Amino acid sequence: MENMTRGELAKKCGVHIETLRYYETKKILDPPKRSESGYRLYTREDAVKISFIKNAQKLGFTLKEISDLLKLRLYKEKSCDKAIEKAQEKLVDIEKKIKTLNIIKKALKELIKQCEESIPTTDCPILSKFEPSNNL
Amino acid sequence: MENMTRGELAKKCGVHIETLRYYETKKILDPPKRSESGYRLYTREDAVKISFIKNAQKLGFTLKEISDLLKLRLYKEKSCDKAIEKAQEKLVDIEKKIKTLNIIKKALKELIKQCEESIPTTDCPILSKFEPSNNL
DNA sequence: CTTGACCCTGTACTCTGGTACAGGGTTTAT
DNA sequence: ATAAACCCTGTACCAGAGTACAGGGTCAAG
Repeated sequence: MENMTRGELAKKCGVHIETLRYYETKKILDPPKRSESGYRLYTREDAVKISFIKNAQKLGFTLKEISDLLKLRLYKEKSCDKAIEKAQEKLVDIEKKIKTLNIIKKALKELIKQCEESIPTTDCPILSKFEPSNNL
Repeated sequence: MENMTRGELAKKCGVHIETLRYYETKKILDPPKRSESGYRLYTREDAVKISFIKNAQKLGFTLKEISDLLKLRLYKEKSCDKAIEKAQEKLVDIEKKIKTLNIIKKALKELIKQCEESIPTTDCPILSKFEPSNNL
């Protein structure tokens, strides 16, 4: 399975063909060697990288961060500390997002409850919640 | 505070000047009346709308959704049912996001833990976690 | 009356993660 | 030998939420 074409690699990894070229322009994948006619020839290592990318994306890493992680892969011996660091940063990040979303969730629930309890003639609490509280 | 210019409204509401023009093109704000020289003249009502937009954004609504909510504001009597509906949709949405993020969080924590416990000579579990499990 | 601060328009650019398409060249199967 | 199926490049486009900038017009203070 060495020397796959772009289409073959894309199919194998379940990504769009153009995504491979996109990753190349974004320096996430190294430019592969080419056939005489100029066709890209990908290796098993490229398939590994794409799998890596997809797995990391599932864990909430951006392509930029994944690009950094891929560079770490080259320095296996000393890379664990840095990888932990990145993972911890991402963890903080995700916890922050969860916290914000929980606040939003609570506010929405409260609003819906108020709205359901409101007397029909009253203004909709959801809409009035969004109105400014301070005098504009 | 009627007849504010674009800059005045932007400053008052804490948004970028160009954002006001952007909202106009996106039909989120109605085109304001103009001075003789063509300057946009905003009213207190516009300031209220922007506050509304910002509050709704904080609750996780997109501009498209906010645009719909703003239209609801015009039909105060019958709008509460629709507003509840929108809020409930958004609630489901946000709960889904929280669930996903919690899965990611758990996975990251697990990874970090494994990494800290690993023998220095072993490959970094974080990086190897991202490697494909199936044979590629 | 001139200078600086504001406003106008149109258009392009940002970021993120891709996707689509036109106009060619190549390879493969029949 | 020829058509389908693939590949190449450059470029443009998508969503979403804006931001920036050029080349003008206007307004207010000194």
